[in-house]
Amino acid sequence: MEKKHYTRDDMAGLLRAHDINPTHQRIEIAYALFSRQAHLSADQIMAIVNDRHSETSKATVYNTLNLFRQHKLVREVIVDPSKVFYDPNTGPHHHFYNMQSGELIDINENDVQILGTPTLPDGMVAEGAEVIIRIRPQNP
Amino acid sequence: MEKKHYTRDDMAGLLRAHDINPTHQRIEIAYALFSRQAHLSADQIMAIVNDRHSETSKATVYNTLNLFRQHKLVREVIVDPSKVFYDPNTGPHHHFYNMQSGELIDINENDVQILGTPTLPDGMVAEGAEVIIRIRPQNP
DNA sequence: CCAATGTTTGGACTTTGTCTAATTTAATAC
DNA sequence: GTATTAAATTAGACAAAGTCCAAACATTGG
Repeated sequence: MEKKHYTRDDMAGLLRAHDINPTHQRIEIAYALFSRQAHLSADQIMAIVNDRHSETSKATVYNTLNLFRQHKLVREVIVDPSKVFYDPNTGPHHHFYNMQSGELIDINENDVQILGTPTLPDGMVAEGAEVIIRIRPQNP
Repeated sequence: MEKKHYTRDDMAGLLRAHDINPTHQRIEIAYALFSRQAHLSADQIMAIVNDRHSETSKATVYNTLNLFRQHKLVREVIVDPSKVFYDPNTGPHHHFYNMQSGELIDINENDVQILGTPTLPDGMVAEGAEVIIRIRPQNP
């Protein structure tokens, strides 16, 4: 995964490419996620975006992240019972979850694969398959 | 998975086997989960247990489920951002998650396997690896 | 019976996320 | 440009899941 240096203009283009009207708030939120290439919670994103001046409200952060997800610009990662993480990498890959620190770490696509395609219940389609490996420090 | 007909006495034994003092509330909560062999949320468990007479408080339900988890009597399944499911089956198996209904369905251990053992970050141990396949009705 | 330890409880509290109605901003037509 | 309409943002009230705490209750051993 090459480290691209994103600008806010890049974000505008990216949003347009996903049929999203690039408003100021949306650009800032996208920039927070993509410039870091990190797994962030809504909380963290809001803190980052409003760090210097107040740029967005809580409602907009949630609205926007849901919009991004619908347009497949980001992916939700659900590993922590108390908060959702947003992942700017929508390509196929899996995650380690550090249960102690709450940190999410990518697993390279080639390092882990799902073997076997189980028959889905009737009339159902698979929306995505993911592997989560929960890890923790050896000597607690 | 054979369908055993559990009694409350069985639960007491099961709890003792896991070094848990079998109190009335704990037996009822274990019975709710094991007699149904289902994936239930804390909410649902509380509703079941208190169906006829009030048997336990909310605090006890949460305390008890956490206790069960610590003693590896049940497993947490985290797929829904808004609630945790408790699974009485602690053996190796994976899940379908019906995004529309919120229903969890077991995938037989043999139908899906994780291929490859990625190197863990330094000083870390894997606590568990699970596959989640999100599914939804074909024609929405 | 008493003390000590373990368990349960109500209720206040926290956190994440949603909802709504009002306001602001942007876009379009004229 | 100005009016009209549509889209986006906002504050703040609200909801739901889960935690916390100090008080009450139960159980056990001596």
